[in-house]
Amino acid sequence: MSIKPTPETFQGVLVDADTQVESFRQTRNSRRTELIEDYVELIADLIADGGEARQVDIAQRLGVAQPTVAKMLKRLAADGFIQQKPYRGVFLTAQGRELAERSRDRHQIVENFLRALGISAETARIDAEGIEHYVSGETLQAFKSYLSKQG
Amino acid sequence: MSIKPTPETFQGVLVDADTQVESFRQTRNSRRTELIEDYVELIADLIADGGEARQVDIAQRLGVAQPTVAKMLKRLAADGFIQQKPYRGVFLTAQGRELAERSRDRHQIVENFLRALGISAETARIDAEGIEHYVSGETLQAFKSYLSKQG
DNA sequence: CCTATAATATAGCAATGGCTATAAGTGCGA
DNA sequence: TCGCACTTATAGCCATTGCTATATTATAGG
Ligand SMILES: [Mn+2]
Ligand SMILES: [Mn+2]
Ligand SMILES: [Mn+2]
Ligand SMILES: [Mn+2]
Repeated sequence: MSIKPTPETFQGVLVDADTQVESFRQTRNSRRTELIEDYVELIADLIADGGEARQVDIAQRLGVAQPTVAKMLKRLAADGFIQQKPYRGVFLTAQGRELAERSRDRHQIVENFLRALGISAETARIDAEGIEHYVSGETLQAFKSYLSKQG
Repeated sequence: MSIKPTPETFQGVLVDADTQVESFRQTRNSRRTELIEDYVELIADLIADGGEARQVDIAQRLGVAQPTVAKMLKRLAADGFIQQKPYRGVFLTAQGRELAERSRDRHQIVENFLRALGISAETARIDAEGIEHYVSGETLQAFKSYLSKQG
C-alpha cells in the first residue's frame, strides 16, 4: 500500500484503517441478510393476518415480480426458513418463526423510536424499513431505553 | 391477488399494501446508491488526508480486493462522479465532491446522534456506516434537533 | 365434469458486487 | 539508466437480485 508522507501527529478526517474496514465488513454482512429478514417477517405477517402466505401477495407487498419471489422462496427453503409444497403457499419452520419474530420486534422498536423523536408516521415507516437491518443489539437497547423514558 | 376471507373490520398486523410497497421500493433504491456514497466519501477523505486516492488504499479501507475497486471506479467514472487517468489515482468531479460532502455530513450526524444516545464509540461507528444510507432528510433533521438540544 | 382463470414453476436474460490469477504500466533507488 | 517493486488493468469466474415470457398446475363455477 502507499505510504502517506504526512507525519503521524497530524490527525486528518481518516480513522484507523483496521477500524474502518471492520465497519464496512459488518455493513456488508447486514446487507446480505436484509432481504431474508424482510421475507420471513412479511410471511409471518401474512400468515397471521390471512392464514396463508401466497407468492402473489408477497410479490405485491414487496413490489417485485412473482418469479422474483419464487426464486427467493427456494433460497429460503434451502436455508431452512420455510417449507414449500408445490403450487401451494409457504409455511415458516421453527427457525423461520424465530427469525421472523426477532425481525418484527426489532422493526417495531426502530419505527416506534423514530415516531418518538417526532418524525412523521410515513417517514418513520419508510426509514425504519431500511434502518432496522443495520441496528445492533446495543443500539436497539438504547432505542428501547429512550422509548421507556418517554413513557 | 388472492382475496382474503376475513372481514375488513379486522385490522391485523398488516398495513395497507400500497403503503408497504412504497417503503420497500424506497429501501431498494437507497441500497442501490449505498456503495456509491461510501466510495465518494472515502475518496474525498483520502484526498483530504493524503492528497490522493489510490486503488490500493481504497481497497484496504473497504476490505475488498483491488480489482473490485477498479471495476467500481469505472462505474463511478461512467456516472460522472470521478475522473480517472490510466495507472493514476482518481479525482472527484464537482458532482462527486457534492455527493461526498452530503454523504460525509449525513454520516457525521448519524454517528454523533448515536453517540449522544449513549451508544459506545465502536458500535456507533459500525451502525452508522449502515444506517446513514437509509436516513431521510426529515429523520436527519430530527437527529440534528436532538443533538442541538443535548448541547 | 369440464373449462376458464388464477397461481405457481421454469427458462433465460441483465446488472451488481464480489473473487483469483495474471498482464501491463510507473517510478524509485542503486 | 535500468531493473524491480508497487500499482493498475484485464480476464474470467460466481452469487445475488431483479426482470419478461411462457409453461404447468390447481381450483372454482357453470
Ligand atoms: Mn422489517
Ligand atoms: Mn426492512
Ligand atoms: Mn459513510
Ligand atoms: Mn456507509
